[in-house]
Amino acid sequence: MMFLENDFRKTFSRQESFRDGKVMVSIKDVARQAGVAISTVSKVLNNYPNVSEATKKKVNQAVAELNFVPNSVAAALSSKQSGRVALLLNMGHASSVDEINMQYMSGTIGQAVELNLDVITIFDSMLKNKSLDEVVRYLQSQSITGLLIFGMSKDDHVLQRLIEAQLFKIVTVDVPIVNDSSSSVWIDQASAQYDVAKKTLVENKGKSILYLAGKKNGYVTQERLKGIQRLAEEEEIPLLVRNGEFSELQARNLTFRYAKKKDIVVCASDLMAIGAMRALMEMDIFRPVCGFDGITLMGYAGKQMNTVRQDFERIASEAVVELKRLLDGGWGQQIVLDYELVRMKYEDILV
Amino acid sequence: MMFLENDFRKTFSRQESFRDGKVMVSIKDVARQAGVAISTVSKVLNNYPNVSEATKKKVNQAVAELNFVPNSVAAALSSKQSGRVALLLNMGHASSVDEINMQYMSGTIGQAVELNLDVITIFDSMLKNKSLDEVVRYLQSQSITGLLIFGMSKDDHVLQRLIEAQLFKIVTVDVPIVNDSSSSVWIDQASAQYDVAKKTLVENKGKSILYLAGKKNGYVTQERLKGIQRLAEEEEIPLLVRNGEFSELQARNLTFRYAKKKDIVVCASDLMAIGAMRALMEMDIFRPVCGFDGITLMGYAGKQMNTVRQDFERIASEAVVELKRLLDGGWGQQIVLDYELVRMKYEDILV
DNA sequence: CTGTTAGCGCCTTCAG
DNA sequence: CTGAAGGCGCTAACAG
Repeated sequence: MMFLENDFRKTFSRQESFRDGKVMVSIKDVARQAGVAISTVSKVLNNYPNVSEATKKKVNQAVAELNFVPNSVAAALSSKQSGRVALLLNMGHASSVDEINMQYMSGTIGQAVELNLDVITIFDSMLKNKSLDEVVRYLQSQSITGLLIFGMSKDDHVLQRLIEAQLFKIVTVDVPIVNDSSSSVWIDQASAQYDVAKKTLVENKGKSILYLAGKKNGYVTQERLKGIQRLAEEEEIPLLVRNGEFSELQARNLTFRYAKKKDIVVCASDLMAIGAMRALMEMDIFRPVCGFDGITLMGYAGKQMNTVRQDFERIASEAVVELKRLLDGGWGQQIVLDYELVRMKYEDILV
Repeated sequence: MMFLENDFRKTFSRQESFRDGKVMVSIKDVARQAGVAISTVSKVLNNYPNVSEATKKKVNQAVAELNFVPNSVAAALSSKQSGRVALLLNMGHASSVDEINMQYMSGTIGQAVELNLDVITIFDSMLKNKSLDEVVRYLQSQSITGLLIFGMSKDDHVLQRLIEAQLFKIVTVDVPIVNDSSSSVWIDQASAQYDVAKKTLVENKGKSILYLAGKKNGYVTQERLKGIQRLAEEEEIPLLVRNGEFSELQARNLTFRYAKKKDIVVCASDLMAIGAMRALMEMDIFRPVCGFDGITLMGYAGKQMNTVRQDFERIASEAVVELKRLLDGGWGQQIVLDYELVRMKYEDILV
């Protein structure tokens, strides 16, 4: 193998790097160039009210000429409220979770760049067996003032208390907790579950339902359950509920066990739907199955299925916008986004 | 729906938050508590040589008593070398890419926590149509001194020059560029491709190969190609190479077009292998297919396939360790990790 | 409306 | 081996 060699220092030489030769332009340079005080520059940079258009222009011009980019680390240190935000991800082992988390991340970071927020990504594993105090100190040591929490469960007592403590501005996704400094964004889980199940039921003229629910202590699990229960009541048909824990394997096993006597299988997640569908195929019986989430993997299930598509990227993006609002002094609120019923097949996911 | 209400301020009340009541303990507090100077505390914190065991003990005890956690933002600001590191991810649209990227992230962040590095995640999209200067300034504005680059392509000229400029310590993965301040980690792509293809060939007594290559300008593409070429030469069998661009759809189409006349189909990625396999199933002919990467999706392909499993998490983790070494003054080097041949089927991926 | 003056929390010479 | 002093780049009262 041949590898590139090491002598390419054309554009920047080691010598003129910012470490030794001081290439980095600071607010001070801008001030000098514009002929104003440092604080004045800071004011126009941060859109403070009392600055004349004239000096604003001077400063902006200097900024442009010097290609000045403010050092967010310094800002964070001095202001105690400069937008440093932590993105807290709930990792799982399933690759389907990766897809969702990745969309959350991408939505978050994209919007964060727009709003000039710095994002630190944190995995739930890093917080495991840490006390509330430790978590708080960790966050503080990073000068973090805002938090985005995706997919926390009811067992996360530390996070629970973190939200209640209101030490940070927090936006949760899929967790309906709201207080003065915490907002929450999610979709209407109950009616989404109702809708997709009803569609599947009607299309297939089903008369009974096997429902594979999600994690026992998930916030969404409960809501989705309400949705399916309402459907069963309204249609006056029997409903068998079993706990699938969002696991493909458990859904598979439950399907082997209970699907035969039911007309349709409604799953609280796509992954479970896939597990159920494959089990049905192995049993060589047909039952309509529907899922929840709208992940790509659905295209590989072998059969078309109805599901609820959530725009995770948009959800994340909205969450960031909301967090920014909180950081700017707004109060917590509940935000409900919409969803979409889709039917996924292999052809749809090929790019 | 019922939502939690907002009056849970037991542990921390708004009043004693670090913003108003100053809960945050600083190095100054530690110094006072230990009865030494601030600078001394700093020295023991950063493992400086000349500190007596006695004062070291005093300081560490004070740290423990006060639950002091150093503020990394302040450290970054003042030291210009405190480990703030950017993780640069190459996003794609395929969910299979998500799985890999997620593992990279998790490996990176996990190891970064161990080594006390702060990680900022950056998507390639954020750097699109930014000049080298702009990228450099952006990085500097974040006080970033080290960079982890995953899956860059030969077309990324800006990144290329960024590495050559040696302004930052950089570790690339799957990109064999090394210089004084840049290392690279990867697996031996050529022999991995050779191995998995040979295994598949031998198992099936094949006499000709259709090879679906990766992205034209990927660094790995070339290497893997070498591997398959060596195999064809050694075995003295015909080899047809086509460019699949790592795309499932293209692999599918190429398979429809060329597979019939070849004995086995070797793909430069799992995603292409899946596309090829499904195409074969639709054509209703059988050809052994092998892939590359070892992603979960392989379990959903419908048929078992050989593939090369890379431990992405470990790769990322090693990359971080190497970056830390560079940041500590080490010189760039090439690191080669091992891989594993596996055969993936649905049962394997069920958890 | 603009400039002066203190820090933010930590690191890093440089004396002692 | 330890401490004093001067920043890092920026923000935030406070005067002027």
